[in-house]
Amino acid sequence: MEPSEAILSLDSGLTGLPGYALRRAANTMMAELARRLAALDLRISDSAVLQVVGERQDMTSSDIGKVLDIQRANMPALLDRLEAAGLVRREPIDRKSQAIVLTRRGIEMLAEVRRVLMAFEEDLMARIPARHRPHFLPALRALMD
Amino acid sequence: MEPSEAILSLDSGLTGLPGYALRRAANTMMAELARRLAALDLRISDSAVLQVVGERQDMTSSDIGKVLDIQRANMPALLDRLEAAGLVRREPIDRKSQAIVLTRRGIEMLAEVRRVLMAFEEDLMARIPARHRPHFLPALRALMD
DNA sequence: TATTGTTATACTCTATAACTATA
DNA sequence: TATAGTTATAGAGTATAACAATA
Repeated sequence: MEPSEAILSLDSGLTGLPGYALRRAANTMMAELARRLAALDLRISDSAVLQVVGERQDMTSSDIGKVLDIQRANMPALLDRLEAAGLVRREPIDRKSQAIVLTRRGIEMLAEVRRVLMAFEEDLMARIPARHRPHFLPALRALMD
Repeated sequence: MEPSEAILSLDSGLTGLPGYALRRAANTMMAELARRLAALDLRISDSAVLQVVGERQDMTSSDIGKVLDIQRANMPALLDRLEAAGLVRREPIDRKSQAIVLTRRGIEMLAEVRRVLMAFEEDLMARIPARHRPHFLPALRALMD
């Protein structure tokens, strides 16, 4: 059989479609972020929760879900793991609601997360040619809900 | 308890991060695309395979995976479903490889898929303010490997 | 020796329905 | 009556390891 070089263009009409490119770009970059966060034994969604809880210590599980666009029903498992890792604590507000607060280890971890996140965001933007850079975030924000 | 209005900003520092916005935008738009393709009883990955096979009828399963960045190991299940739906057929090339080709129903379905895809891509771009639009695809392509 | 197709398996994220208890 | 937290469950995409057969 022939050598595989140049037989396959590795490109396709799909690459010219913004929607398809959006999916591929997100997959590529999220795989990279996941790799970096794995060093902290965290998932991407974990890091998002930590960031949000770090900003506002009085948020309930439902609140966090609304901010991050995570279904209420998917929060318990997420929080259970963060709690098991000693990063957050559930504190009763009343007999119905509970605030999610960072533990001391959670605060320390958040500092690490921020370092990883900021480095990641910088590296991401660095890959985009300068002239396109200022337009990227505004375009994305127009698409997310 | 207080009314929930205005207590929760629904925004957060995360929204200012391109990486996070990329994830959210992709999730939002892919959910929308999935909804539209469900009308054809297809998944997003199905539609991508049909598009690629429609461009090049001599591709093997491995080739398709390379073009679409899908692991070789994930192709059989995908192709099994497309074959079960009567959309593609596996045709032996030699005793090791097989070409994935569209059936007549596959060709018809691809026409439908293209209509859905094009409408989706148009609607996506329409959501982005005009001045940011020309920069979107180039930025994404810089991120996808 | 490298590649093809495949099986098995697991992880992450997301989604829906439904239940209990409380505001 | 609406909301908070939860459980159970499922779907979709992705990933790795391993194997047999063939190029």
